Amino acid sequence: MPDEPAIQIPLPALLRHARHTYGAAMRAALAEGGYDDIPGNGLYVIGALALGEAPLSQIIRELRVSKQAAGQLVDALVLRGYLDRQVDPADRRRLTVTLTERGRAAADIQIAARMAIDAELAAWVGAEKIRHAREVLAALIDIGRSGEPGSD
Amino acid sequence: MPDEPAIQIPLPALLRHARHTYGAAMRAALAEGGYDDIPGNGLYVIGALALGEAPLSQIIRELRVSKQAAGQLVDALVLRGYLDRQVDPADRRRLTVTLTERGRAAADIQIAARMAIDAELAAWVGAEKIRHAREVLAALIDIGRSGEPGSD
DNA sequence: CATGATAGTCAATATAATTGACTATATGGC
DNA sequence: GCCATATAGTCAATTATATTGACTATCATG
Repeated sequence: MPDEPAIQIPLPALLRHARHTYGAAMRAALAEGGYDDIPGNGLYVIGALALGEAPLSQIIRELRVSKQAAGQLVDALVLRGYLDRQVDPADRRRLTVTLTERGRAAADIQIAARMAIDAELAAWVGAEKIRHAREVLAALIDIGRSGEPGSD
Repeated sequence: MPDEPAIQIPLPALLRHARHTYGAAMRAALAEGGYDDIPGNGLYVIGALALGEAPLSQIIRELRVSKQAAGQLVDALVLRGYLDRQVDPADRRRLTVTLTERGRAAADIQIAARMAIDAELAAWVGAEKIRHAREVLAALIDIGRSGEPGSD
């Protein structure tokens, strides 16, 4: 790999590879525990649901995929025992998605793997720079939102 | 009013969404110019080749996909007029991939879109924090490399 | 000049995402 | 209350992308 700091590697490429560090670590930890049947975006969904239940429609928007794709993804995760779906009694169009026990176990492993990376990272560069990085990432996300057709 | 979020959004999620800002902006700019037939990882390949030619094997390693997938991706990009392939005369197993004129034009648009985001970002958070963010991302990438089971 | 490693292809298959057409529920104007 | 419209999600078909396995060609080494 080019260890030349002379030119600046494009930020999108850095983001891509940085994200891979988390993805690979999480997948490895999950596979270790027997959770080796989680499809690509499944990590995102499980990670999001670890913070609490969510309506499918929210998952759709966060993933930025078609609702059909999100539906299929959730189908797969339900089929493999990670998620439950239940109709929201307040609005019976709406599906509320939650983690099963298996899903919770997978989420825990995933979170532990993430926190291990986080800790290693903090030891490497310090908490201050990580805060700055978070700020930069949040700004990027805002920039993306402002330039979107859905922001009206 | 300290607007610190009650919970910290996981870094991988931030990375995902931040990257999307670039991806969406680049795709929009390219589509505007008539370059609307670039497959998913094509942006990465074109962006990488904008810095100079590269052997296919390097693209394979950087993308972290199977060589077949990378081959198909390059196939598609050659077919659509973005890339040229030529056999390396020094090592005739090796394919050197370069941008065509159309590919160069697309790369220029893509880079302009990236730099527009970069500029907006810098105006928003300042150069200092961006340097810190780059440092953090580089550290994450290193962590990923060190935790890898050999280089495939 | 045999052996093994590297670079890439071909064919088949699997996985994932999209589009288009549809059902069911809810909301707001009148 | 009732109709029009919007929202939430499904079903089916297709396209796009990636993977695995088996193979060819070239190169490097002893």
